Amino acid sequence: MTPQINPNTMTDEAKTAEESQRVGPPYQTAKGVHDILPDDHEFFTYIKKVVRHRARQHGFRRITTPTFEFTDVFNRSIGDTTDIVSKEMYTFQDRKGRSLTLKPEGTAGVVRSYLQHNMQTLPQPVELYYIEPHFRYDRPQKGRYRQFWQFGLEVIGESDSAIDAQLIHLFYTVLQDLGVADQFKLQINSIGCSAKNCRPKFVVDLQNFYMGKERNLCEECSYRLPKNPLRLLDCKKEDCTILAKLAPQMRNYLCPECKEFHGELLLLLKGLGIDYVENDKLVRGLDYYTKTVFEFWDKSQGAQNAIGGGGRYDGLIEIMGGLPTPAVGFAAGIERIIENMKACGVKVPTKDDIHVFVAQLGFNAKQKALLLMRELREVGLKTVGALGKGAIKNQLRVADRFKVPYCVIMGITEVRDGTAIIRDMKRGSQKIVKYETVVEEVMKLIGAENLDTYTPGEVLY
RNA sequence: GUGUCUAUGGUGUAGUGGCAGCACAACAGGUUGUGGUCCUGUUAGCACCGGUUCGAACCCGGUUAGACACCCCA
Repeated sequence: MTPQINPNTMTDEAKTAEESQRVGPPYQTAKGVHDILPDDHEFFTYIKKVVRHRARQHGFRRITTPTFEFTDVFNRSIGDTTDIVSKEMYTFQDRKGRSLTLKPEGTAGVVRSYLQHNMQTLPQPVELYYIEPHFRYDRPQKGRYRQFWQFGLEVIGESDSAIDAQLIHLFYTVLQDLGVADQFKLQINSIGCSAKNCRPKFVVDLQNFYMGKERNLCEECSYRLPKNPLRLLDCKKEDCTILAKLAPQMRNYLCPECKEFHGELLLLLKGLGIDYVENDKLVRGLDYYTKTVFEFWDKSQGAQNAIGGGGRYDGLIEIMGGLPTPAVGFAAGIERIIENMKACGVKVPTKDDIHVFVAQLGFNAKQKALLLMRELREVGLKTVGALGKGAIKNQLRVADRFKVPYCVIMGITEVRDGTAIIRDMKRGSQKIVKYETVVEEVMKLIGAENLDTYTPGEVLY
């Protein structure tokens, strides 16, 4: 029992000493990060469960890459002119001066792992999923945090458009399972491939188009122009938008292969019954994408927050030092999904509810209660007792707080008689049963299907 | 990185220059071994620093923190 200081019996000296030290909460979370409290964990647990279930159905296996990697892993893959790399990474040096970075997204680490562990020797494609926290130094706002959870799926080693379609459908299915699919609309685009007459030609023409017009661009865009001209297309500044409308369109530059690929993908999506909006302006802020890019956008907020997105990255494995290997993947923001679930009033099932409370009176009863509670838990009944509380009254008050349907009460009389009281908390009725039959009786009341059991060896989520 | 707004017990709030209130929560009681409802009590607050004023939670300046939006993304 932890010693509790009763404020009423505290001396004046103690009080003032304590007060003089108390200047608000001693510590609080750093900017942009937050505790996941038990109520929110019910959402997290549920989402993870759905993701695992759907991923397994499709043959994906889980991977966890480290929380930090050598900074180059991200610089090389994401691209050093991107917003993420140029201003949003948590980069630090370790004690030997190596540059390390907290992962701002999941794909780079997975690709690094694929290469490091020679996964090209596995049957292709390799299908991996992750559920991990990520980190970006960004100004926090609604649905945007400096540490945020993403689940993501990656398919490495297959170039068929049907893979893209299946992956998008999988994402959509997860959103359906979570009851929020209707909230989102798929935005999709193709940004071409690295073939000479495809994106490279487009990029050159785009730069030529902007040549001499730099003065009309915003500061950021004129800086981006030489290295990352694609981004100019979705700049929201008024002057940039006007120019972007007149600029060459990627769709006119797609090589025959990309054009066919994208056409197939749209057809397959239609076949799967997934609504989409073709969006020329969708470029995405990571350099490694090729061909397919997509995002799921919140319908209610117009062009606001994306709940998830991804695309094909056929060039990335080579950039990271592997053989040319096609791949496609996506990631989704768990906090943002939860926000939507709450807004839609989605209730998640919880397993935290307690079945039975054991109240006791007297040392002998307490001793017996410990044994009984062990037995109750062994058969899968979620059981709590207020072992530290003295009066029966207080114990039942605690029981009420847990909203338990049944209480087992044992006092001196019951221990002497070898009995126990089972109280129905809702009806306020109770009966005396033989101690040996308590577990059986409570099980009957709760129902076998509600027991929380675990057999060693059984696969749990 | 830019902008807007906000800051009163643990939570939600009232208080427009004159004693900081209420509700919820928490804790303790309401006499024998029975919870919820009810009653009583207790704990606990003006984010910080400075200025104006006889007097500041309130007006002014700054700091810090937070929220929201832009940007970007999840």
